[in-house]
Amino acid sequence: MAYAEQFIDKLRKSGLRPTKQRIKICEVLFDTDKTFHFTIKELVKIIENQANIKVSLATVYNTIHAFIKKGYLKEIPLNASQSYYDTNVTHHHHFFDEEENRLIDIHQDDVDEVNIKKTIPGKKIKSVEVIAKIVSDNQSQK
Amino acid sequence: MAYAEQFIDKLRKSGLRPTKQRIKICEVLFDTDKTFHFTIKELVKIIENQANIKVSLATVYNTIHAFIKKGYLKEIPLNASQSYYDTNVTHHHHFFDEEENRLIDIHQDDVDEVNIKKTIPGKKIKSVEVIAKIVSDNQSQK
DNA sequence: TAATACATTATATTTATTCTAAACTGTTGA
DNA sequence: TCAACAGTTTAGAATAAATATAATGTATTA
Repeated sequence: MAYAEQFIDKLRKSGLRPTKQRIKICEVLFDTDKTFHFTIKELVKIIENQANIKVSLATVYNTIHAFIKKGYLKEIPLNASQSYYDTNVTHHHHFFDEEENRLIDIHQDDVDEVNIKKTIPGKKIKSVEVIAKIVSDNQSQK
Repeated sequence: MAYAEQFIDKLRKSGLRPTKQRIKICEVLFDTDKTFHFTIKELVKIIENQANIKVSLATVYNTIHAFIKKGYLKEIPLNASQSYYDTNVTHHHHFFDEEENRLIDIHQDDVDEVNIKKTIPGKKIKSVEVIAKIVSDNQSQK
């Protein structure tokens, strides 16, 4: 099971012991070159479909939060009833399609550097996120 | 009660009848030149402190949603346990101070136009929001 | 002013998330 | 091998924001 080494490494670096359940979560999140967006509910569904092991909600939440703290995942700043997470932790932005409830990456190169001239004394900027909401562009619609 | 005319007008244009409770909500939200941010909980608290009338949560939620639909209020796209709303509906952006749970306006002029080169077929951009998270800038902190 | 349509309210419901406490597991050291 | 311990998992309870419900109340209209 040498391919699990990277997962075990990620877990250890996040301060977590490598357990069956956590490695399974890693397999779903990190075992591919492609990055993706997900909600906790979706993640649990994927795990249930793929695995013969059961993972509780509490374990999923705990693990996700540890990965976010470590920087292996990002939370996407979006008003929604549930939180969206991103396995793409590089600096980038998002379209949010409100009609289809779908997130689409915008590569950093596709947005000019966001240059904020205002500063707050004693504070520094930790992150800058752009969310562009998109809707259908039907001519027929008003 | 001539000063209430503007509130009655806003309510009617939002498709709502002007009732005591709704006018009270308007007084809190719109009876000042200054714009501000609020959560539902904060709004209810302000109303309770100012008014001798009782307004139920359901009425507050319904009224706020009608105003958002009409464009008299904006929801601020922020991951938080509760939603934040803004009486400033002009195009602008926000700092979010995670340590103090505080929103600060960034005037449109203080951010260069966000120019997104990527497009999605059949979709048009409805809104673009920038959220810059800020934290303390202590030298003592790592 | 009567009839109607819409509002308000308290309460129940829903749903995401967090908490809890008991049972479990893996590691360490004797 | 086993006891002890620290950390894990889990089901279910708790929490809290937001929404739905249904009975009662109020504004509007003709």
